[in-house]
Amino acid sequence: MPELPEVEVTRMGLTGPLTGARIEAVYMGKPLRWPLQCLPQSLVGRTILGVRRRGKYLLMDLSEGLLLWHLGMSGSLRVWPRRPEPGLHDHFDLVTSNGCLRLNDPRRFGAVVYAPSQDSPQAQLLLGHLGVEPLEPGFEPQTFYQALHQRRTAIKPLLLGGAVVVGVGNIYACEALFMAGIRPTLSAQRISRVRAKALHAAIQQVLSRAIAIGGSSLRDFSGTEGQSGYFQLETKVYDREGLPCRDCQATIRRRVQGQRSTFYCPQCQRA
DNA sequence: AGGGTGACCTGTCGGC
DNA sequence: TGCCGACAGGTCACCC
Repeated sequence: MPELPEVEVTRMGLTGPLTGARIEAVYMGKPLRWPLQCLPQSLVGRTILGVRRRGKYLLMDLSEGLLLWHLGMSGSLRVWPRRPEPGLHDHFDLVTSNGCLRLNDPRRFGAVVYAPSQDSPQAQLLLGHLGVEPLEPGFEPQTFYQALHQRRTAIKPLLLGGAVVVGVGNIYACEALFMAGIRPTLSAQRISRVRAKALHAAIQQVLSRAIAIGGSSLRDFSGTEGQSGYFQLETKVYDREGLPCRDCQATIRRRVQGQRSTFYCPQCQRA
């Protein structure tokens, strides 16, 4: 599921209820992608100071240390007034003085990791190599163009990699490339200054729009109150193989790049 | 160093 | 009805 917009929607939903809350208990189910890196009991008594986001990670600052949350492919976080009976795919509960935060994740690619600080090796292992935030001032057209210009890889897998810009996953990479009129297989270094600028704008536009309407709910994702997102209703190419392009009526195609499906319009994306 | 591949895990869907 | 393969929003460790 969760690309930047879904993680950001989740972050916004957690900030109100959890800021200032005190951790009262921790329950862990089946193992997630990485070990917690601390004794669950040691978190009890700490206060949640706030929730930030870095790429697709949620950073929960505690009165001592922080928790890094990742939703993997199928995770979602929800706040319950009281802790419900755990279901089959509920793998982590943080019971606080202001509700129970529960991670539901059928595929268990998600993770909750404790780190003593953001600069610690535990945190840097996960965050250290990440590219710039697409919705912050550090993401600007000129440096984006330069970064693309020195990579030979196809643009689509490069966007997914997160080394240049973070948070753009499979849905939004396909959509942004459509908006910019760029063929997903085009080598990054062959993208012109003008097209790079268009792609830069498209990435910001598609992510902002998705956040505004609650993200994409394909299979598993829902917000912190269980609500659905609506971006999947307005995708131009993602998951639309064989359907007519909404702009030109040409048939949307699917191909595989780096073992991931890429959707594109052969007519609109010629650059 | 960059770029490609396999692995992790579970559920769902389409075809035979 | 049942089985089997393909595929799903991510990312890391490993090869050349």
